Amino acid sequence: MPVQSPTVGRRRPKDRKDRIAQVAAELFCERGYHGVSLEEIAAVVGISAPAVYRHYENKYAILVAATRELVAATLNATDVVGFDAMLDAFAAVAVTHRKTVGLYQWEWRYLTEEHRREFGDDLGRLLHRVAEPLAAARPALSPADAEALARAALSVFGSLGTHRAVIAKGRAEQVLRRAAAAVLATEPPTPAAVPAAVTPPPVRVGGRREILLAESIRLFRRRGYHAVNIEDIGRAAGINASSVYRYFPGKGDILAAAFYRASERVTEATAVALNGAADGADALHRMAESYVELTFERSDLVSVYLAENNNLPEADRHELRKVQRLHVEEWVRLVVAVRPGLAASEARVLTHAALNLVADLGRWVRFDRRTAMDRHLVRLIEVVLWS
Amino acid sequence: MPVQSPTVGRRRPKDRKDRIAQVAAELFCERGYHGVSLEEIAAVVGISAPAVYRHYENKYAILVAATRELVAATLNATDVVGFDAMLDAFAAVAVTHRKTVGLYQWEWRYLTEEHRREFGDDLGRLLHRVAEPLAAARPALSPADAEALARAALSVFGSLGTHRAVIAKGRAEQVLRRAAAAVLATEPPTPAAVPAAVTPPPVRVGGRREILLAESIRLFRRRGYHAVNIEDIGRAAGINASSVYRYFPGKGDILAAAFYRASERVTEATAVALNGAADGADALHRMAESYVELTFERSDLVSVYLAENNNLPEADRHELRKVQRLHVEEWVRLVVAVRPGLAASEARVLTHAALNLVADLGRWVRFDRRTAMDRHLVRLIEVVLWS
DNA sequence: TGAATAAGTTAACCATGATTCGCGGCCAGG
DNA sequence: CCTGGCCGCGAATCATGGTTAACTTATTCA
Repeated sequence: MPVQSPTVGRRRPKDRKDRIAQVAAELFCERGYHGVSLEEIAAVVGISAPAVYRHYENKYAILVAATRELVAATLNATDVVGFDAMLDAFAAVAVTHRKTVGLYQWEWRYLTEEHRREFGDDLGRLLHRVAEPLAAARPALSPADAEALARAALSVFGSLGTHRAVIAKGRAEQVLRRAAAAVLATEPPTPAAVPAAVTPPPVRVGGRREILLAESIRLFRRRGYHAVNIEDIGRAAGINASSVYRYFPGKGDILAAAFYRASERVTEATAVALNGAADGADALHRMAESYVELTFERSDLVSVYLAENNNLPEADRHELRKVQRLHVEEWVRLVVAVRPGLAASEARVLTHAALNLVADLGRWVRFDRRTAMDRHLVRLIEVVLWS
Repeated sequence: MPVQSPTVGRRRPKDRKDRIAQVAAELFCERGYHGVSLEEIAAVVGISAPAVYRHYENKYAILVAATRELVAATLNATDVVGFDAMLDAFAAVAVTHRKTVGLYQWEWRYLTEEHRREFGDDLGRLLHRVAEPLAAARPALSPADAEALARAALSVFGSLGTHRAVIAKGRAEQVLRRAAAAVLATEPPTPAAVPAAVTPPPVRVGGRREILLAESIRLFRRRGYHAVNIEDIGRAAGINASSVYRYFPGKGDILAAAFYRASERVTEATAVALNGAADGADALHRMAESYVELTFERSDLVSVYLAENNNLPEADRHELRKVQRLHVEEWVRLVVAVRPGLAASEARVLTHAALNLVADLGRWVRFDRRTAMDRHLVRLIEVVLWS
């Protein structure tokens, strides 16, 4: 276990700085940048909060360092010869850094424009590491397509950080490896001839409460729950901050309302999809279709649903997590039914990979290419689940 | 008493914002910007510290507002017709705003470059209000000379904020009024033909401790005691912050050491001056000469001595204040001896005015005009004390 | 009169600054 | 030779302060 270092018993170890970043990275992934206090980080490390300032200029600097460290570790570990070896390395990194890989997923939102650019560049480098040999191996792929597939593959690897489903490390490595390979073997998205009549930005105006909820969801998605305050929400809805409390008992309840809304939509979509399914494979296909559609139709809502699981008020957390888990288990049930040889734990990892992939690529794709991506994502889901 | 407002008994009065600035101004003058916490200001006002943020963006904004308010009040009160009436108005402002007039003296150091410029402009406006009619009344004066005399007059008015000598308001007003008038009637500084061989910056290098003390004094003078931290001091002396404690038990003790040093110099100069004096008037003259010389020779030291009286550790404060008071009393003794009709309280106010004048103009004058100002200041001291 | 706003409060949290502690290097004296 | 104190430093702590955010209460206004 190279990650943990024996700080107990020794006074003032030399790796304090790295250790702080390590601890912070894990905590940030667990509860989000704003959900972790400096004092907590320090406590885990075994020092007082102000002592952290001997090593980092401020809290933000820790986030930057942690992000850099993860990126460097990934870049370093995957700097190997051979395409297969590289994919192995990616899988291995995902597994060993499972607790911190979430930084790739959400926490970059809190980076400065400057650091976001830096991070984006490094991410692009990782992407090219996959896309380039892929393009070489499949000359039919356009560079953009190769990159899109590479992005999907990285999303598969990154998915391990988004959940805590129990699985042996070796197994996880193999499963992710296979899924990523399958993704990379998929046909690229075929651009739709017609730009398709996408539903214009829904200007749904309900009551004040509904407006508040909608605006909150949009803000939560863009900046993250903790970075949005009641004043922002009020302003977005055109009222004073204190008036928000006329409609919601507290900030947490707004998030909870969003989650209930999201879980309703998801279960509804699931039910509709399963209703007229001919067999297991058909059910999976319809599930994929409806899930992708939901993701595009209500992208803000789904993003928040996936990102802000922590931050939920304790009271609602359990129930909502249960619903989320049930949704995943619905997929798992279908997958194991269709692939009898597959262990449930593996199916679970694959499901998370598939769902994560939809979220990541859905966020990435430009709106005018939506319908093309739509069909592509359905295919990718199936490819992952059957891998 | 228009300044105080009856906040007691009423809930949520309308003048909260002004009241905060008012309270803050007084506290800032009493103990310095950094010596006053927001919580303290809030407590005096009768609210909690965070509530202050409903009225001001941050602590600094209060300083700016307080400064602006004082300047505006002064500009407003002295916007009258007639030179004599205007001087009366200045005296009245000094008396009524005695507790906050110290903002003019020291606290502008903590202003941003931008606000310092704004403050400087307003100060210049006040200056012109005196200088212009003065130049009209005394055509022999060059514009620069008129401005210098006006500055001296304002310094006289401002001196009331630098001490707490007890005196009836009406008396103080008269005394200041007369002193300022006397200053304005003085001959301007005659520029010395020879730039005079000023002593080059004294590169006195003693032990580490001596270097530390010297650098601390220089820093304290430039930025103020609270704005200088141990690290700055250490860096200026070329050692690590923690090493400072090898030479001084604490930060306060450095300031105390500076004060002991200053009081030694002052009493020494006083003793030398009084030693060979022929009579009272001669003694006063020699006192003035030696004090002015000291101010120029050790300008940093004297500035700190005058500015950082608060901030002294409780232990040394009393003794050092006593020495300072004794020094003033030495002047007062001489003045009343020479002018039997003058009350001691008035002599005290005049002495403070004279000393403050030296500090202000000494700080203002460019180095190349030093010798001219030298003689001029001696004359001004005498003019004030004899007014 | 009731909804909306202004102005408060409490409880964090990040950050700073003064101060302490222990270690290591250097140098004089036994 | 080695040894003890002086020095210097890095790393820690404690106390405190400014600031923010969620939530509440008083006041205003249509």
